[in-house]
Amino acid sequence: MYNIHISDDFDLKKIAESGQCFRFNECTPAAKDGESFPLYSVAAKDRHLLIEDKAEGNLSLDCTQSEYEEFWRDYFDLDLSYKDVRARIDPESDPYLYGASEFGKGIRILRQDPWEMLISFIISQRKNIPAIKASIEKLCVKAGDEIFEDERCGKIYSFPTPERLAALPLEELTACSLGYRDKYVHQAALDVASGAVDLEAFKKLDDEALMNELLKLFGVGVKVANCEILFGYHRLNAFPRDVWINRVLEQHYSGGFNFKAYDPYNGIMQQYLFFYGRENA
DNA sequence: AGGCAGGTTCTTA
DNA sequence: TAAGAACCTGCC
Repeated sequence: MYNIHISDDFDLKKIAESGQCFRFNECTPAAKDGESFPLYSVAAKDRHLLIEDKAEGNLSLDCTQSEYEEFWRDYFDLDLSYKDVRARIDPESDPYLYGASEFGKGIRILRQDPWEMLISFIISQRKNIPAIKASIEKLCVKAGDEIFEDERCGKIYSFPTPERLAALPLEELTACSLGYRDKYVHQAALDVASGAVDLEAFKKLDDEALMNELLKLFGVGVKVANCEILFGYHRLNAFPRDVWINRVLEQHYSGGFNFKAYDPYNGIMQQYLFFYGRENA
């Protein structure tokens, strides 16, 4: 058990619902204790963390201080002040974004694993968030290892490695409700497991080259590639355009969104716009 | 019961 | 090169 205090923007509920992560959930409170604090379960690759949100930035983590320093601090991107990034938004020149950022205050862009994000966003196409989560959970149960168990959040499995996923026959993937995306996931797993695609080496590429490499993957188009760049490679200027963002841009930015003003953090602005647009639909 | 959901690929002009 | 159709599945 390790307690921390965070003074920067940090809202677990909003992060969990922001659509960037699919194995980050609020635990259903145990029937008995009614007065306990909200509890969140976070699974990332082969790690798991329980977080008790004691309000006012006080958090209780079920890990050691060294695990926090070595992994979770970075995972939550705590070296960047999102408050400072928000301060760039001028309410006068962009009142809509300002409103969205006030509404989404507390969202952060997690530093997630490129492999897990690639598969997650390939699956995400034409699916809603509950359906994405259900498919990923089935994949983890089928090809991951049990890494944690607790009565409050159930059994938690690691995300399948490329090798384990590549070893699954197509029918096993289909059984995870992947639909027509089953062959995309299968091919991506084969590509990465074989070494034909080296996601680790992609970190050295510049944004444009990274995009080009990702677009070569079967089942990866511009939108999924941008999600991978933003969430898997943590390049905060990437700006994925999905139906929600397009709606917002059409309705509120006919004159064009001012990307220059927010460089290199346009991806964070995208998160505010997405969260705001979706919650108010 | 038909339409649609955080797109992409395949097919046609 | 650029529209339009097809695609799995689950949930209105």
